[in-house]
Amino acid sequence: MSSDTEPAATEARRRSSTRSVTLRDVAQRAGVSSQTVSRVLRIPDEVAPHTRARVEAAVRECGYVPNLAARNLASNRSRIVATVIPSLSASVFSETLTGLSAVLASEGYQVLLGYTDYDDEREEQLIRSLLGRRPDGFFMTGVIHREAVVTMLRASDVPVVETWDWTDTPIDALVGFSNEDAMYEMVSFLHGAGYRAPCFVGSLVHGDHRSRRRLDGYLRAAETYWPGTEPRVIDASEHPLSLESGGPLLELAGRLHPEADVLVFATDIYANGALLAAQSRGIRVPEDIAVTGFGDFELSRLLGPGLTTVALPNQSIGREAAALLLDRMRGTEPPSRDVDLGFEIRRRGSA
Amino acid sequence: MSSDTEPAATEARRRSSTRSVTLRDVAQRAGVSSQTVSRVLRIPDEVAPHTRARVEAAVRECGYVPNLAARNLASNRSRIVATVIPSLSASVFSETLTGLSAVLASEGYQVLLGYTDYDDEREEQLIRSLLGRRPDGFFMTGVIHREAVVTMLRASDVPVVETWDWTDTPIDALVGFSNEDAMYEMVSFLHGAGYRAPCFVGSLVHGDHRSRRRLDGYLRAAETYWPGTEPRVIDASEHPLSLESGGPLLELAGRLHPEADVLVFATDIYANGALLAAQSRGIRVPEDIAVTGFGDFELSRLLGPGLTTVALPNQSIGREAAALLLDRMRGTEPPSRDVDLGFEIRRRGSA
DNA sequence: CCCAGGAATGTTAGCGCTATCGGCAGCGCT
DNA sequence: AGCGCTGCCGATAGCGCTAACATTCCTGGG
Repeated sequence: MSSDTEPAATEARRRSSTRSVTLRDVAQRAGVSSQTVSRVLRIPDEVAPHTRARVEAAVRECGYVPNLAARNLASNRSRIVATVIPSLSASVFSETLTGLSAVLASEGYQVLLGYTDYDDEREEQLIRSLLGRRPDGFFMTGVIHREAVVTMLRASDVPVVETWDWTDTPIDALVGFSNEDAMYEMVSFLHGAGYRAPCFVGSLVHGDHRSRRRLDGYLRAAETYWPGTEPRVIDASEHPLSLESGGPLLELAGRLHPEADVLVFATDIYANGALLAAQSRGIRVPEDIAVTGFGDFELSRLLGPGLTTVALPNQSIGREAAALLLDRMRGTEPPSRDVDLGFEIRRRGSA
Repeated sequence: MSSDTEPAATEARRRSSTRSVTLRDVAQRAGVSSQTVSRVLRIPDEVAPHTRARVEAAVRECGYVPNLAARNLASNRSRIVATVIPSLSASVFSETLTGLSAVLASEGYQVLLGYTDYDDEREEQLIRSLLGRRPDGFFMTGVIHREAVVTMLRASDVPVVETWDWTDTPIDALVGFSNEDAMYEMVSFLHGAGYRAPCFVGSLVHGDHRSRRRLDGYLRAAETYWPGTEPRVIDASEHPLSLESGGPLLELAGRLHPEADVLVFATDIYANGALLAAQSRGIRVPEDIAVTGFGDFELSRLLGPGLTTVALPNQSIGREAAALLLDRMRGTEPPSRDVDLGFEIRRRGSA
């Protein structure tokens, strides 16, 4: 059955003794050249049916698993999409990720994940190391990056999608919405609803650039609706991004700006935390103080009065970005390189 | 400066025109052999200081990023740890993942993530595809897998750590706790606290084997404390794993087992959802019905009366598993291949 | 003053795969 | 009969890197 088609197949296998089954092993077993086995795996239509059947049997018998590192090297394509997100625990991104990988997986791409913990230094290191795998595409969270990051990505000539924000100068492609406009509209809504003393609460330093954008929107709105007055702002960057921080922040706001009638949080996490804290301390929302969030988490519509917040296209960011990347990776030009998915003010009981 | 040390460096670069900077490009620039550049990158101590400095400068000037696929192929090591988790949205695993990748990253390993959505078929496909990257280690969630999965992993000769459960026959190594014992103890606690009509609520079919183990523990406890009586069990597998399912499940339990005095949920997600639903419907917990969970999420200690639940070693599972894998990957034998991290009944207001 | 022995660097031969081209049947057409 | 053409398969030459060995140069002890 196994003729000696392949030469040099004598007693090779030097370096490591425990290397796994290779194309050649399968080829020998099937009595064909390794090239044919490779074809069966990648373009089966170009192989005669009975040869194909024999090869497929051999593959199964050997338990052959193609070595993708070798495949990458030879083909100059990795079928990897490098994905940079700030954090895993913020469950927002997990939805985006789910959308992304669902679409990509259907086309045979794998997601290689890295997180930055909202730290620009780590982002740079991360991207350097991800670049080493020669990904076919890059999914980035945010549009604000170090100069070195932009340079590296540009130089690598890899399709890049930035997401979760908006800019006029994307590295390559863009799928998101304007954090600034969203916050502006939230304040507009509050103004329309009769609130007169809003107080922004969000992380300002750190590497959380999206929170910063929301502040910008808040400040612009404050200038529009209450010109000349000092806008109320509380920096939450000392508090970890968790529900638990809601209590301390609620208290802090009460101390620094007791006159505020609505707390405008930069994220649902803090806002929901504040709702929970208010509940356990007997503070009534929205009677004593109103609260708004940003993100529309699941918890936000189930908690107490329901959180008034901004709903974001979590899932669709992932799906749209994947579609866009697929186009770019195939070399076809997508309908548009900038996709604005918008947002929606979700009005509930808390404000 | 750049002598013609390397031969065959004429006008190579055939196949693809856009290939990136290689070792050889750097070597030419620095006037050394590519081997020396490789050494500077991996074992700088073996290179003379002034050569090293020159090479490092060249690396920077070229913006060189090593091709890890090529490195893998040549060295037979990928510095990748393949990681299989059921889902991203269940935030429990994100803590484990954080612990895992923190420890691994410090040793230069990257995490390649895949999720199964609690589906055995997808787990098998996933592992096949992950195996293609020739990971140096495998992190698995759960201890129950298809025969094919066990065979593949055993054959691949890669260190494997199974987690989040317990078994006497691990594939290789094990870091976890007994879901069964944990649920048994929870019921013991409830029995001791005077409850007499518990009702288990959890997903039974699907591929969620850990939920199944918890049921086993429940049944064993029921047999111990209320022998001869039919244990109350509700299958939640029709309901998505989200807070929102808490309401419907609460209602279902009330209809099927109105006599139950405590609902024993297999996960905090359902339990917290039920707490939220009870709150909005005016059902008092624990007076009208008591509730327990499993997992001790952040929300669980902030919500209403506080959820009585089982605290699990989320983070340490990741850290311990990483440490164990590192040992195995280095070829050193870890202190023990089976690590039981235990659990803890967290008593709060809900039961 | 010579040579053993180590430090520093270079040379060679792959790792497992794919791109590319070349060869050889078998077909229909003039 | 001869021509090209298509379908199928094999041989060859790398992809960018590292392991293993070879070579060169320098040091110091006899």
